[in-house]
Amino acid sequence: MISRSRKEAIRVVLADDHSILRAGMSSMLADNKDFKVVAEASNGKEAIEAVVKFKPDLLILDISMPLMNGTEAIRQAKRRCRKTKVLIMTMHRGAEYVRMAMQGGADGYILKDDAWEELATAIRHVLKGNIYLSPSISNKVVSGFLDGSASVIGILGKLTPRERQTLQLIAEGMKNREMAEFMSVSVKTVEKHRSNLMRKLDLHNSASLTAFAIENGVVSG
Amino acid sequence: MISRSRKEAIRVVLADDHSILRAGMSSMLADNKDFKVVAEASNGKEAIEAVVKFKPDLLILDISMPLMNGTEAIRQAKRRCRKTKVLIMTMHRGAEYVRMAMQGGADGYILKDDAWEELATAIRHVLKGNIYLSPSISNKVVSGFLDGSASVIGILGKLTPRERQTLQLIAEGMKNREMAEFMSVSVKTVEKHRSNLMRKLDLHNSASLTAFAIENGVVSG
DNA sequence: AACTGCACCGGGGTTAACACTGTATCTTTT
DNA sequence: AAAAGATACAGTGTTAACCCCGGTGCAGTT
Repeated sequence: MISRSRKEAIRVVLADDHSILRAGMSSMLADNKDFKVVAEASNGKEAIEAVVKFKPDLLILDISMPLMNGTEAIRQAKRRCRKTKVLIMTMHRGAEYVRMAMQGGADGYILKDDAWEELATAIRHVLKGNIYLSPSISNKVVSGFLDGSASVIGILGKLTPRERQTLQLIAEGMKNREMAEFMSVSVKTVEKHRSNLMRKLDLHNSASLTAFAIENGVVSG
Repeated sequence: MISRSRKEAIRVVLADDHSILRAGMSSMLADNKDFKVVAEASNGKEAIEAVVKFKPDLLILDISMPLMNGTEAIRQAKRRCRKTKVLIMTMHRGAEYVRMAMQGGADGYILKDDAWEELATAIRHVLKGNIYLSPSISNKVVSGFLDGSASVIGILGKLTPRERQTLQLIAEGMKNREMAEFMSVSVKTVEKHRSNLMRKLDLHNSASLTAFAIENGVVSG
């Protein structure tokens, strides 16, 4: 199915919060000797840790995950290991998702309801260094990248990485102390991020922040 | 993994709009000789057609699919082939989804981020004729079915009118004092409602309450 | 080199949220 | 009539959220 010249198997990290999907994909990839799944991850944080540890050839990543959303995970992965290709595999076909992913540095973007062969095609392309977008994604979306390159990243782009992370964790129900521990900073710093978030978004309590996060796809909802 | 006494393989229809997930699950189920995937479906309509045609022992079904919603698909499947057990496998953990599925006649309900073993356990239970709900689903939700059996309005039905109102106002970003003024009661009373809400829903901050409210349609989102 | 902007971190103090206990009235259920 | 639950309110105390302030380090400007 995927013919390659090199002898070594393609080392893959598989990141998706749906455990059953990971199990299935691992099973299928294992059938093909070209691949070796070196690690699985159920959230963005685990995914980054796996990338740092294993320096894989390919990271297959969903963008809606807890603890660290995909957009941030793409950025981190690309920064920590330049050679790792990032292929987004998600249910979201919306323009916003595609744009955020590609701007984050993804090498490919396919949909979970694409056929298995589509995944194979995408993998082939991104490993060769090309950018690949699933044909299932409307042409409107694709052309949007070409000309509208300098377009607005949305209000989320106004936030710093730390602020986006804080927003996500708040929406997932974490308290400041829990976030502080998770992010390895003091509670005071978390409070600062929270405060900046509220000022930038003109929202003034965590309930509103949570609603905003869900509406804007920072958390899966 | 799944030991059975009967000789014939368990005939399965797999319905999910994510093609890649189907491919993976088929691969895994194929590794186990107890199973035979007789048909796949990418929406509710196809799923029903497959059930009618193959009369399978088991239908594994996602409830969020295009063309026909899951609730209707469950009803149809149960009506067209009584012996077919219906196992819901979905990403939605919201109480409303679980309730609709079970009221539609589903035999089991698990989450996609459950482990593969959870799927195996669920299959074993439903084939024996039992109802199975994933432990990942909050106990609050589960108990809602057991005692509220006859007129289960879902977990929201467990809340009093005042509590539902309070929940909505919280999710809309109101503070206790604002709610008190709006509802023409004291702040203390609002705090009481809030406290009762958190106890009943097993949530302990307004961010979580807001996420719950949006998930369960208390606010438009 | 000095300046500017920004992300990130943190302290002190105020306000609000949250937990627990108790009281009282009213309605519904049994 | 008794039991149970919804609603309303109060006191006390702890914890977390929120607001205003300053400091560090790093980038790009001038």
